Amino acid sequence: MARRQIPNPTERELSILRALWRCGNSTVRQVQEELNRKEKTGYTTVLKLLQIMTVKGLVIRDESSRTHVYRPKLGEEETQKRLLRDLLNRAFGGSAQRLVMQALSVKKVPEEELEEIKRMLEDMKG
Amino acid sequence: MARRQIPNPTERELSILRALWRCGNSTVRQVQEELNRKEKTGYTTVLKLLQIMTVKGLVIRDESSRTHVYRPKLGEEETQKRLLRDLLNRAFGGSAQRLVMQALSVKKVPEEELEEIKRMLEDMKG
DNA sequence: TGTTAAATACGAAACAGTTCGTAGACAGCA
DNA sequence: TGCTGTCTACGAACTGTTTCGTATTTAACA
Repeated sequence: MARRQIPNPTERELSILRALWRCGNSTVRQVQEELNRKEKTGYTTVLKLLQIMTVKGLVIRDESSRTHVYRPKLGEEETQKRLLRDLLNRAFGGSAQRLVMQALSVKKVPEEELEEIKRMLEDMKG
Repeated sequence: MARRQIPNPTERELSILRALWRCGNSTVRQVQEELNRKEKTGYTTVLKLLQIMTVKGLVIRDESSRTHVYRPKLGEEETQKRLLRDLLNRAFGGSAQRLVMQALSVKKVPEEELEEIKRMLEDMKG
């Protein structure tokens, strides 16, 4: 079923998407093996999830060979932005400034990365 | 029931917490009226949610008068940080830099706020 | 061609989140 | 005291997520 609006991925769906972004387009078995590095998940569980994700439009299924190959519909960055936008509205009243400042205080960011962020801020002024 | 670990709030729970942060400690009715500014929610729905949140340790209930008064267990900033930490791990592989840079590109941030972020970056170098 | 290994499809169970109806408690007042 | 309005408690329905067992399909090969 085609869908105008792609919903945000759930917890498990996101972990599958991350496997696909990391490893590239994959079969059910490849995804399962990748997930199993962190946490055991049954084969048919992964299959079912991917079937649901196909219906939701989160992934696209290539059925040209018997063993289907899945690829993410959206890229990692686009998905990250959607999740951020969602959190921004749900928890920060839409203030990106507050979100950014909290994020910076949550985890130590290496010096060099701080510089990169600063450069980005400079660019945005232009 | 006491709980060592306070779970992250769900969607609806977060909207209730936001009402409490905004309006201060409140009764069920007060929370309901605040929520109804945006979206109709039945009285007993809000009551049930607050009861569940009490068990989870998300709010603390003052039962000294017949009409109970609820207050958030954690402050807004602490909760925001927890949600950010969670998203950081689930979607950004722990890279705060990537999260911050995506956040900045998601929404236009006013000039003055960009300056404030820059000042924070400067401070962090010290 | 018949067997086997591996794949997909499907249904159902278990669980969590959300919503609301109904019942019962209680304070205030006629 | 008995009525009324407001409160809390509780159970149940409904939805969505996650998991997995079982059935079915199919390609390959002995």
